[in-house]
Amino acid sequence: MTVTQSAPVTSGASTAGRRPATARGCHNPPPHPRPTGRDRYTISEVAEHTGLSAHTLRWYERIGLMPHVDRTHTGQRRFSNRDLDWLDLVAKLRLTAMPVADMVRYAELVRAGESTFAAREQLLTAHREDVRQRIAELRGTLDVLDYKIDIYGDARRASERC
Amino acid sequence: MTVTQSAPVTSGASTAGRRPATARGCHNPPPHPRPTGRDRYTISEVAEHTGLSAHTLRWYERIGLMPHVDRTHTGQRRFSNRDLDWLDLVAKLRLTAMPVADMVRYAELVRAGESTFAAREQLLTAHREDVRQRIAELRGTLDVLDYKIDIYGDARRASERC
DNA sequence: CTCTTGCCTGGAGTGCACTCGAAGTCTCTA
DNA sequence: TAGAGACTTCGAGTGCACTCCAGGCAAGAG
Repeated sequence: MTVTQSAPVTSGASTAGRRPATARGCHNPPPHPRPTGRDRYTISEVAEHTGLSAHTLRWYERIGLMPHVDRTHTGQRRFSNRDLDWLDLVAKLRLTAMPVADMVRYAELVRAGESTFAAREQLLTAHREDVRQRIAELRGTLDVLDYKIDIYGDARRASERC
Repeated sequence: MTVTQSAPVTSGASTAGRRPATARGCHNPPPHPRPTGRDRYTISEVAEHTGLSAHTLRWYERIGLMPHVDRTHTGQRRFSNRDLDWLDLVAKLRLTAMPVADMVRYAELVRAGESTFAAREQLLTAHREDVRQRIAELRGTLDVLDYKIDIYGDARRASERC
């Protein structure tokens, strides 16, 4: 299993969003205070760190969305910093509603080594186009929302006046 | 009890899956060449017009996402231009991955009359915030994609040179 | 040694947003 | 008047992305 890790995701901020139970508050806590000097994390540590459940992390591995995670001699998972980097990328892609199947495809390409650079580039480029278009759509909807909110606001203010 | 995930993810995928005909091309054709001078459309006309299936249109009505659609004396639906307007709005909101339940709530408010203006404004304002945040997230991901695509592009060009 | 905690697996269940099927009715054209 | 095709309802099925459960193993605390 070669080390052909995908390009590193060093841009280390703002993975925080969208977790179910926690972090419904307004302030953004530090996204991932990854303890320095460590390289082996239990599944629950990773769960806490990423906001994914342990179930989901196992499921990711099962469907091929995670590279092989290291194990202890008793079979427990020990995630590396590299694994966390990968999960950060997955989180980003998930935010863009990339289908899991596509992410799995990308993961396969990464596992397959350097010969797939072109294919990976192509996959990401196509997805980037999708994201751009999505942003445009969202902007369009924003206009509609602005318009309607204005109308309701006007009506409310008018009724407050009389 | 299902507010667990704020779910930007799922419906985006299904949205991408459907909508094959429209908006997949590069130019935006006039969104709905609604024939002028008419105000009664069969379900299949509306299906064609909106890109939704007839099944979905009936389902919308069943769950309260459509106002009462007019019927012929034999019980067949005849959609009005007003209905089409409503469906256009629903389509916009759907693009933003607003949960159907929220849209139904909005539809109920609309049905309830003018007394709900404030509530509607509030609902839309909250959703607008969501959309803005989503756009920001997408931008963040776009940066990551740019970064990675650059790396792959560099690698490819380098290997082409030697 | 027992208890608790954390982790393991495979498989079943959940929620959402459709999507389809069956069986029957109605409308339109020839 | 016959046949094609569009429409009706209700209920079941589908695909996705988790989410949970049962049953079991391993290690540390008391």
